[in-house]
Amino acid sequence: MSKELAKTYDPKGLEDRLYHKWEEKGYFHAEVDRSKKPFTIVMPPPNITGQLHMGHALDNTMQDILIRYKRMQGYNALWQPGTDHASIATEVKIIEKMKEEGIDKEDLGRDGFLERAWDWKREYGGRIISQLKKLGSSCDWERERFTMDDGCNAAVMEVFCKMHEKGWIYKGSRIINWCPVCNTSISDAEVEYEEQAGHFWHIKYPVIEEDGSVSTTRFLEFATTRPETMLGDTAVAIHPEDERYQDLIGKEVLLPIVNRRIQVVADSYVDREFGTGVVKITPAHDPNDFEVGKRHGLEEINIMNDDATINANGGKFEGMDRYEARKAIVAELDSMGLLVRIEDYTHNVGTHDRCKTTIEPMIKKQWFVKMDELIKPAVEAVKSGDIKLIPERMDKTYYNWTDNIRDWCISRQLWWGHRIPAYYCDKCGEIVVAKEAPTVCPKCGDTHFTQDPDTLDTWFSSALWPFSTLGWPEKTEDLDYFYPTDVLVTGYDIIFFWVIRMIFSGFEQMKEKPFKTVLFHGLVRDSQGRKMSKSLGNGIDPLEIISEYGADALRLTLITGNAPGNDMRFYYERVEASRNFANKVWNASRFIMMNMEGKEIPADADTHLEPVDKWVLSKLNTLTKEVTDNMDSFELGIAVQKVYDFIWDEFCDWYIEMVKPRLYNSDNVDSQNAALWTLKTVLINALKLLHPYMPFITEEIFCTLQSEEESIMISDWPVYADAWNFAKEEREIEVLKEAVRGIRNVRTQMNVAPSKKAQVFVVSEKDDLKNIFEEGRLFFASLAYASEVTIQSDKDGIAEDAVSVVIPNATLYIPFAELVDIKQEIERLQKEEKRLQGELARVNGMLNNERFMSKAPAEKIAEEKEKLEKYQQMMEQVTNRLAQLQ
RNA sequence: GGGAUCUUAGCUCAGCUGGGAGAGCAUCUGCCUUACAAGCAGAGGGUCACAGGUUCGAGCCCUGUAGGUCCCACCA
Repeated sequence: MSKELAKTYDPKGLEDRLYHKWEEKGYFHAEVDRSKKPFTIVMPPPNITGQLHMGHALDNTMQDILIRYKRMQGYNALWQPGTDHASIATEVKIIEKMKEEGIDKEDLGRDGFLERAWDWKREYGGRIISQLKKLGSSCDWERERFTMDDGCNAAVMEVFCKMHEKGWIYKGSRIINWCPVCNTSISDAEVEYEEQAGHFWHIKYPVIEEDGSVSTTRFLEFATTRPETMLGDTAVAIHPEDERYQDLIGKEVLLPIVNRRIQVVADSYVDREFGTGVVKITPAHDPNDFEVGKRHGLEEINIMNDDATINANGGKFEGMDRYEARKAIVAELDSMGLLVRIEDYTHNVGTHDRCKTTIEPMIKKQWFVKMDELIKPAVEAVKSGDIKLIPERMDKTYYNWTDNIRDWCISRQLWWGHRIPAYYCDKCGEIVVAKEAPTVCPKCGDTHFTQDPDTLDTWFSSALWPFSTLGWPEKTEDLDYFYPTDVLVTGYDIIFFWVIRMIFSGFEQMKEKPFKTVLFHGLVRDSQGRKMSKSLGNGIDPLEIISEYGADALRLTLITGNAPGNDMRFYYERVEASRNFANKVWNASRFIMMNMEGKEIPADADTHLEPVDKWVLSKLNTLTKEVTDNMDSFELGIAVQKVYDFIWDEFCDWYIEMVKPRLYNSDNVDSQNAALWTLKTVLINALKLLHPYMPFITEEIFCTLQSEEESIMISDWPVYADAWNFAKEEREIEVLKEAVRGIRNVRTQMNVAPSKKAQVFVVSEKDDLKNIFEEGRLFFASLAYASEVTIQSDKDGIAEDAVSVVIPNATLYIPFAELVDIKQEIERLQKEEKRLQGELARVNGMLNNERFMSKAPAEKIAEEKEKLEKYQQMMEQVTNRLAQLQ
């Protein structure tokens, strides 16, 4: 690139060019290197059906920041990428697409369907990867993995077989969540409760008398939200200590319509206070009833088909949809006089998180993972701090889940996914679980087997992601070196789905945690705080933002002002602000390069540093330390805010303005070189600190600035240097800044045009203070719009009506040619007097408080004493000046 | 029902272990000062939800109240 930089920063073209360069140079690639410490992040694998959205953008920006930071610090940084097969999400999409072509799943058969699925993967699986690249993600693409590739598949088979052998994976008949639309079981985590307006149907069942006849006077009344399930009722329950129904325990009631006699059982599950204190029990279609049924040995009558229509057990209602049946049953009960009343009732209904269909609890034979033992080390790891969750409050959410964990239903009636390695002997039905299909039945010797048709929950394979991607179950060097990984960055919304499952899987398979820290982020919402969603159409496409404002601007926007685990709102105004900052950096760099043009900075330039140079170096030094500390504690938003403030305020608005006179004056070459050296040094270091956040612009400038360096991304992260700690100069320059601010302030108040220069007198009795102004005379004059700066010990030769500005130990006088309104000047000084009075009252209040003096730390007391002195001194000057004028 | 979290400038949000309230945007004033008008200089604006408490000192810690958001549970 030529030294001629465009006047405004234009990320177009530049970003792709730099990204290709990084990829070609292999900077993203990490190999085992025992001479370096590893730093590893595994990327949460995006779904192959996915398109980059703001959540991905935030997630990956955070990971990229951490990985770039650590890489610059000299770690062997590996960011392991890949994609997820996303069984149900993908299968649903493929079916939808097939529907458009008028084909359905069964037409194709399993193999035909899978062929299509793999085609889909090949066609769309890479899309999200190329989108991640647009963001600047420095992942090791040579290591890209897929949850259904051979290695991951081997890992899944290994875990399934091992755990089955151990007895921790079992097949059992249990009540599970069934989605009648997707036609599959789902896990508890996939059920989303939704508040719905429904009804409470109050119904009564007649009691069976001693003699076996149906009572016409005695009924048990109860209420239900799902009358249709009565077809499967096998009991009615009451609380064991409920006086109202004591005599009925063990008796029977008549289940109307079905005309089945069912018993009255006593179970403490029933809440006496709620409703009539009577509950109908449908063990086959309600998880609580299922438990009650188990306790009392009740019959389980499944009344529904997989599509939630009533089956043969429903008698005349067979074939009806569950909602049609509900209507019909209510009508019939009504006609029988058994419907007491209907009440409006809002309640929570479990729905499938994918398709929002109301789930139907059903008893089915499914595969489960036994959780009680598995979860123990996962709980312990967080309790002991072996794994740290950020923010800390996520611990509670975590325990909330682990404390109430139930066995994990892992079988899905889907085709796209890892097929369960269980084989059934065609002859005797014996189950053989093995990685390879068995040849001979161990029980009957038959040689014909049928594999279980089900596949595994998609999270089963992602739970293994931190080690399966590093080669497990093989014992690889990668695994030995990079595992456990360092940080997992993800949204708090998948803590149950994924984070916990990775943790217990890591401990079980690797005997070691999968990562040391989990850094959670929140959701990116729209400007009104709503979740971005397809149905609302309020989603903002990160790729559009990138093409309009640049990836750096997007990244900065997503990180600034955001704390871990907190949701954020996305505003175009904020992207513009970020873009403006990029432009600021660009122009400051352009200015520096213009001034370096044709000049050779001598190697010893830094031996001629002036106080301002030391001041800015010292500021940079502090910044370096703070930013590093913040990043180490994952406070990315705070860190980048500090870099932003330093670059814009201190460096651009102050330092660059301060050195301009030196740059434009070639008489003092040493001074000029010292300024150039400082400008360049500070810029380079600031760019480095900014690089993890804004990789493209920093790279472009870095490389232009010093053509021999090949990339900022492999340069060294700045470190705090004692040699750059200039406390004295920092204090001195702050004095000058305060003086400049004071003068600018009065000039604005008095409406003096900036073009109109005026003489400035600095009056002080302190030599060191006069010296500060002497040394900074050149830039002070320029910043304070002074035609001339005169430094003296007394007021000799200063016009009576000069405007004055008080700073500690000095008063500045600006005589304007025009008549100054003395009254206005007095008012201004009185205002200052009042302010100082307030300050003095506060400081004195503290220092005169005995308890403060005895209990506050000495440091704090000294600090306040220093302030007292300063304010007293300033007050004295203000009083004197007022006395003169009045 | 249990839990988490928020309530800070007009808006959106930072504010680390308690030690004089910050940013961006918006508003007002003045500037095209040869890096940048996507800019520069200045200004206004907040009893940090409310009520108590701990403390020399509270936006920050504790208790309670009100309102919002979210997660979990699911009383049928």
